[in-house]
Amino acid sequence: MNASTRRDQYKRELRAVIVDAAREIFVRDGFEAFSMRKLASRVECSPGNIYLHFKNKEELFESLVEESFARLLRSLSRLRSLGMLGKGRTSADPVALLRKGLRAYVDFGLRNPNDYRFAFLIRPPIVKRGYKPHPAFEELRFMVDRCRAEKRFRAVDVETASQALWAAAHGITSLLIQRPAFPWVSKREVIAQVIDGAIESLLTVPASRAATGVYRANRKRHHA
Amino acid sequence: MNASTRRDQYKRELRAVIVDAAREIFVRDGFEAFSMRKLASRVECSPGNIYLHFKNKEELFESLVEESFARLLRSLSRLRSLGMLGKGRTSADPVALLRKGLRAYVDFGLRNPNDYRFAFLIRPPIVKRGYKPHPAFEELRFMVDRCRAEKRFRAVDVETASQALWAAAHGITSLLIQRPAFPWVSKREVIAQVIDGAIESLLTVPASRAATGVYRANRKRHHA
Amino acid sequence: MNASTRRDQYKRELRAVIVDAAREIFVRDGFEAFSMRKLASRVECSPGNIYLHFKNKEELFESLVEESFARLLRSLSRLRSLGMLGKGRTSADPVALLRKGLRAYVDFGLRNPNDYRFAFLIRPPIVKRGYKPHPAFEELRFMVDRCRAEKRFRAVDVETASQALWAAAHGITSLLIQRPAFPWVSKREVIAQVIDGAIESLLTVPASRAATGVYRANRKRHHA
Amino acid sequence: MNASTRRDQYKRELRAVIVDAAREIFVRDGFEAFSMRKLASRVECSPGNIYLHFKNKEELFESLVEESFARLLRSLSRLRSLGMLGKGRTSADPVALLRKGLRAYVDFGLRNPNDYRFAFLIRPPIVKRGYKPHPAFEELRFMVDRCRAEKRFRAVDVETASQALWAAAHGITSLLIQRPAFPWVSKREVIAQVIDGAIESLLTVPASRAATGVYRANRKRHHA
DNA sequence: AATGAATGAGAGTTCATTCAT
DNA sequence: GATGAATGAACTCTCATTCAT
Repeated sequence: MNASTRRDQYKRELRAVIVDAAREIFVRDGFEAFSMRKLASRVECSPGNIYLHFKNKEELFESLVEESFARLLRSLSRLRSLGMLGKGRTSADPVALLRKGLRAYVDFGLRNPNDYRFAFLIRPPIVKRGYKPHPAFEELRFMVDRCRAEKRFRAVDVETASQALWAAAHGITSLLIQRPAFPWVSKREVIAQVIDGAIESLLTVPASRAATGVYRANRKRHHA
Repeated sequence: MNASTRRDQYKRELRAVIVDAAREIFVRDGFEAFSMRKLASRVECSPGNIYLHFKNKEELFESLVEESFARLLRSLSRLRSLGMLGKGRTSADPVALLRKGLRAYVDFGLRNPNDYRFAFLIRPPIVKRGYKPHPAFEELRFMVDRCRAEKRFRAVDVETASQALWAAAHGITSLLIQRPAFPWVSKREVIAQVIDGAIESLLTVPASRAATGVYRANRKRHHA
Repeated sequence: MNASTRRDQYKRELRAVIVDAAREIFVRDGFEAFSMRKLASRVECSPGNIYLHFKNKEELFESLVEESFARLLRSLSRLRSLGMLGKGRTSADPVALLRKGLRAYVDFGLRNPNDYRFAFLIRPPIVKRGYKPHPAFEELRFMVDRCRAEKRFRAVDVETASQALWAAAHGITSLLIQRPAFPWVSKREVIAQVIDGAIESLLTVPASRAATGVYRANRKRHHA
Repeated sequence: MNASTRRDQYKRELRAVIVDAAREIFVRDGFEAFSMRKLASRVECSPGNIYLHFKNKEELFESLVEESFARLLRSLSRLRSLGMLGKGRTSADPVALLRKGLRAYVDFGLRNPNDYRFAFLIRPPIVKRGYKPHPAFEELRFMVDRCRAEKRFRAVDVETASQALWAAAHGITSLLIQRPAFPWVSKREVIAQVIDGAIESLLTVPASRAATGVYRANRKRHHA
């Protein structure tokens, strides 16, 4: 029993090592250069060994995608709990929280571009029946719903608003990741404009007329 | 003369066949899994034959990208000329024109998803020095600038605004293309929300308080 | 342990088979016309299998070159140790030893034409910085130096003399190997003439006037 | 008739252009990189056109070999006529003439390394029955014979001596061409040593005791 | 459980050569 | 006579995967 447990533990560890190495290879060599052989030699195990943990390359890849999604979710969940526990006034403000959430989303992408690539950019997901939004999206919808519930948002369809917000956030995130050579004015500026713009049109009282958040404040400083 | 012309004609035709097949395979399999051999056997010619038309895989791909960009540009240019000639009041309104432009952008992507894929999704562009925004982007900036010049936009940095608008439009376009299985509320609704939202925050007089354009009207009709 | 040993043994054997076949093909077809596929099909294994033993064609070739050089060196080293241990009067005579050395060089080439081809004929070596003479050449220089030290050679530059002697020996060796159809008078005669001639001009007391060594004696016997 | 002659002339010219280009490609890109296609595009004609002048690559190559041999012969023949016409005392001396001949041989190789490569190094000649020495070799034998006839050489077998002299000359020529990175003391020195050494042992009166030629004089200057 | 040899397929690319035009 | 499109075979090399050990 004990022995078997220990073995299981080892196996789990090895799996983690493999996954990490796979990710690294993707990062270093680019997705095209990834190969099971390179992976094996990086982990210093036999090619066959990989196949004891993953049925094939496909499955390994999907596992990386899932992990990346999980990390995104974890990153956003921290925000939510923050908001729910009401630590500090700002966080308690549902709009501010939403803004923070979207900002966290973009930041996650910029700080973990490879996770974001795995999750959204590398390969279109295999279309399957009964496709449900990812929990991370539900996170977002939840925030939007609170804004609406607290009358901070106009009478807007929560689902539509959530999807639009996600689209905007995804747009700037993916472009910043995939087109780093584009002459971006200022990443911060553009991100702020995208997020604030998307939120503003949903507000009962337009935020652009009042001072709202860090971003807008910054922007004012720069361009007023 | 005649013979050579016929031969040239044939060559051009073959090239077109190759290009079409290549497009399909690239979209279906992605850049890596695309192979010159697959292409050849699809076109029912020898692998070497392809190389009489394109130096190599890279060049073939880039040629497709350029072609797709050119189509996007052509599609948007039609809009611009419309606006400049001032045909009708609606088009003369720079904000309405901008809205139309962004809508045209998204529509182009949805109607020509493969072109959009080549232009933006299949492979991140090779980073090169002296990277300049594509003329299609300048089209957008031009429209934004007109809004600002005619005091329809707040004193906002034109470049920042343009980049943010592009990001929003790209976000919804790419998601709709790449995640068709996502339970979108309504493509039209979401597109409208994304575009109008992005524009609204830039306006001198917030559009959300007034009836503005076709989009919003539509939205009202659906969800009011 | 046993199993692994057996596997290793098998691998070594396969490598040897590959090496042998490669040698034959390189000699027969030349470097360019040699192909990994030909080699694989000759050895009756998959092309990929070759790559488990050698990184690529270049490395395989270089490995053969080195092996051939090593054999040449081993062959000549035997001579040297003979001379140094002073077994018998003849060997102690530095000029006789040198003659023997050059003869051994030529003989090696004629007896192992493939080795000689790999070492010198199939492909000019890749030019690299810090190129140093091969130990086999230093063997030769050492012998020449002894002749000079024991005043058997005129006050001649040892390096120049060594290089000239090598050139002469290489000349006859390579011609005999590569032009077997040439109407050679007598291989032995020509070899003797080349070597003795090259040595003689370096001697303090010209050998051609006195009876000198085995070679000349041999020659006399044949043609007097 | 006239027209046909003109056409023939043109054809001959084109052939020459092809041959020259082929040689150049070999020089520039190395033998391995030579290809009929590159040749055609260099000459700015169609691939098929080459085949109107040469049956195939093989034949083209052989033609280059022959041309190189012809050039070598022409180069040496100049020497011979010089000697026979007895222009000046030095040339009339058969030994001096032979020395000059061998030197000319080596010089030709060093000045036209590609010709020498084609003639002797690139590919061993196809062995055929009734192989006869090349006229260039007969040139050499003729010179040696004169030395013997005029009692300047000991009673030596002319054929053997000629072959040995050729071997020595070829040895230094080929090594200097193919191993340019070898730390040669001084090309001139080594060449002189090889040639003079090979000749000296054949002389009735040993040359090493007397001042003989330019080479030896040079050598003395350097190393006395 | 783990190895690593082995395979068969396939990649991109280039080639000598042919042949309808 | 000359073109250039076309082919089919060849190249080096890498891959995902399997399987006897």
